[in-house]
Amino acid sequence: MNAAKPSAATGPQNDRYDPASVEKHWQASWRDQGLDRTPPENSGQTPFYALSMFPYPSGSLHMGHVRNYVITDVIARVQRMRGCAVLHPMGWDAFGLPAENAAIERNVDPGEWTDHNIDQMRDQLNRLGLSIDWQREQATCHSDYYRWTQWLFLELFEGGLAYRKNATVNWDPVDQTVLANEQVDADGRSWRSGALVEQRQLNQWFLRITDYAEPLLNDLDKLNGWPERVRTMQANWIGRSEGAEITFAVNGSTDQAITVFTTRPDTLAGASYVVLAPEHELVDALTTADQVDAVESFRKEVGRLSTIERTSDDRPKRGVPIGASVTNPLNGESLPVWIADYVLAEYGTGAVMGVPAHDQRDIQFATANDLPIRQVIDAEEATEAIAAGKAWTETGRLINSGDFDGKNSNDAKVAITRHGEAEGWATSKITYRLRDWLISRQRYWGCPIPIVHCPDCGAVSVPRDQLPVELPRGIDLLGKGGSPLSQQDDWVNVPCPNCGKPAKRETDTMDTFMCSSWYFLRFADPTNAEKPFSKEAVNRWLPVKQYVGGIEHAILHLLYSRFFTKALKDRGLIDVDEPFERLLTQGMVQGVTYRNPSTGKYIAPADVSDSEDPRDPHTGDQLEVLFEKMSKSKYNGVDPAAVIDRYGADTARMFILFKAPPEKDLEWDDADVEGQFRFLQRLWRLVESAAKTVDTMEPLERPDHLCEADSSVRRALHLAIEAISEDFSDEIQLNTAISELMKLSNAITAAGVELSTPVLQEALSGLIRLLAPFAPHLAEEFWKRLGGCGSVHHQNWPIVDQSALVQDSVELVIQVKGKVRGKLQVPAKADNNELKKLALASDVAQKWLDGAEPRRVIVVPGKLVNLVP
RNA sequence: GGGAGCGUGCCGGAAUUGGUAGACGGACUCGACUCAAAAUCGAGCGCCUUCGGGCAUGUGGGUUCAAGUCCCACCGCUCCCA
Repeated sequence: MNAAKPSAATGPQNDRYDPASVEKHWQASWRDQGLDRTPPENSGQTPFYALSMFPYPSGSLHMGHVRNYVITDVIARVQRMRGCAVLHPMGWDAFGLPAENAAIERNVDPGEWTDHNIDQMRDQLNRLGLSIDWQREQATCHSDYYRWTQWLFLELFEGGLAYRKNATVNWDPVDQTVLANEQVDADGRSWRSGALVEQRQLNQWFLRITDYAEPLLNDLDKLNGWPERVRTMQANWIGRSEGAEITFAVNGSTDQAITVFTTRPDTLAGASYVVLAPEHELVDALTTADQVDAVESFRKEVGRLSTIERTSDDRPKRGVPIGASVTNPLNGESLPVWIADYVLAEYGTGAVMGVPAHDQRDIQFATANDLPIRQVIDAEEATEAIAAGKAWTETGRLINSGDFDGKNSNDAKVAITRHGEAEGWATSKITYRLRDWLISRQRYWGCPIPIVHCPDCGAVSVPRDQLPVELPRGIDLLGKGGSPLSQQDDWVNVPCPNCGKPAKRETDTMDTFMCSSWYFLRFADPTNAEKPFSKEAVNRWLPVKQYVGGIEHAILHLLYSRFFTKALKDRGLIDVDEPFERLLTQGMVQGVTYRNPSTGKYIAPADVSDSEDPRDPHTGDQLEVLFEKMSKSKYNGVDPAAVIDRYGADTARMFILFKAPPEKDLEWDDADVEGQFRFLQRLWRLVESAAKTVDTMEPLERPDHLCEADSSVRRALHLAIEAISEDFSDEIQLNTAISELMKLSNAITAAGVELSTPVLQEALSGLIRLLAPFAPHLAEEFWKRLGGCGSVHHQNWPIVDQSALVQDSVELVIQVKGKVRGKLQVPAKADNNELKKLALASDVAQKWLDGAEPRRVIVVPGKLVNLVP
């Protein structure tokens, strides 16, 4: 290794730990050495791709970011020391509304605003000592990135996976744009603005993610390195359901029919009506003259409701008959046709059969509208339940179903579907809850959709060599009245790439989740000027070995990225079919909040005079003390920069890793930060005093015979190596890894002056290398002070010496009837028989057995003996 | 309503295939050093106790020589889907 040999940050005479000077010194030195570059392809090392979910460049780093990037950084650093070629990049999810809103409110250029924020956040990130290869940095709002987002859009478009259609879509009235289904939460609110989403009919671009419903669902089984929780959430979201489509002929018509989807074809004989979504295309054709007014006014009413309101369980189900009737193909009965709010055009076929006895919504609807309820599935308690207004939705034995009576539900599902298939009125069918992904946004600060609309040729791709379609800069943004791009005449009006006639550019921009659905591929080949990435580069690095980010993307980003990966594989662009091998979803960082339970108001900690007995300074009420996600409105944010200023990045890193396991929520506590700082100071003093005798990090020859202090410290060292290595192999447990570092440091300190120099040297060399991924600056400083050559971050991860773990004697636990009654030092090599003898001869055994022979003796080798009288 | 997860000292959290419950840290108490404080160092720190021990991992059962860990029922909390 030919690295420069910088000297330690401070002289040996300086005995105070000053994180600021240590960290500044080493960050500059590492930058000069290019320490964090990704190794070249011919390095011969195993590739390891460590990735954090890239941030939106808001301009200020918060604790959640710190936690995310520190976790990934520690993993990256350990893998480097283990000899892997590590790719650890960073970028910016840089399109989005905050920039546009800043532009509207303060009349700044969104691009400049964003670039300024990126610079600011990059500086803040660098203060954390993250080993990021900045040469691969990407920002999705820069045209050398988004030209490839456009390129990939065209791939999808030309592959039939992007299309435009008129549909009922979610409209966010605050952000003035449409949203995808995934971006509306369970309460019908926008994921971003929190506004109640409205329904609008608009012509919009969609991606055919539903084509991939099956592989997206099935391949979840392959993702063993993902939390079960995330896999379940995705499976629920995809929502596969197996059933049948059943066609009901319209009475009095020879060619009209209504097709419904049902998961319960076994209940077909129990249908007492058929419901269409109010928006269903057959409604106009089938409504009889006397019902037209009622149908129209009902439709208007429903139009004002959100999907959530329409389908919510605790609302009365409403509807009107449209006058038509259909025939139940199973038993020939005539059934009325209704429209109802609880049936949605977008789901299934937009029509359902109403089987009140066996569907909870149907029974509510039937009761409200006086429709017949007929039980066709029998089971114990079914009849009573139905009589009480509760549908029987479990399986059972069929009744009132003609030839199918007596069959159980599962057999009847198959039998009735087969029968219907033979007669031409049923098809077995699988449907999904997943909808196509709506990617149009009526906003300016996003990636332009590279399409030109020509009156003759329709939607035409912008030719690849004309990419990027650049966002026009320096335009006036008003934030109201449609897409800003549509008002830029000189930008909008272009000749058709196909026929040359006057045409217009698409003025919607893409959902920012498009930009983030492939950034992990670009990092593998960040400067490719010919295409988004080469297959070879992607094959080398992907899938991402360890992905780290927040649980809030369990569906959104993680599902979209999986879809992109699969679609690009099918287009022959890459060979991987899953982007992220292992996923760690880190918990929130919470701060302490003081809330007045009677007013519900939050009180700033600065206004609470006594934290032991917190009181509202205005009312004197006793305050609730809670830990909640850090936010301005709750006055509980902690600024990472302030923590680094005061304690240094190493303390911040160690604290955040030690305080809670990575996937759990973390309660920020200043006293604990202080405690972590004290630990690093103790290490400083330990190294300081060791530096008097240790002047090299090259191994020294150990004496043949080690004193007791020596062997106990060697044992502590190798136990720590074993435990910390273990913490990185299966489940990642960084909090316990740090507690092992503390134990090791305690053991070395306790042994003190009795330690021989070779063992002290070995222990410190090991300790510093184990510390390096967690507190990289301090470890480097220690390494240098104790005479280490090169960077500690280029050293090998320590290896366990099994012989150091061997002990002459071990403590044997003696149990009587499963209860611990005493302990005994025994030779480590004693076999089971000897252990039994030693235990029986012990004072403890004498006392508790009272001289009697135990009925049974259980020996756990090297651990315990249980005597059962 | 369905599914997933969780429940351990004052607090954050540890505990291999079932094998010493409470590692490590914080808070707290006492002591040393100091005129004093901070820092540092040392000791203590689940509950009860007649000092033998007894009871303790949400509650109640069960399996086992042995249960925080496995099984059953229940209670509470969190998340996702309806």
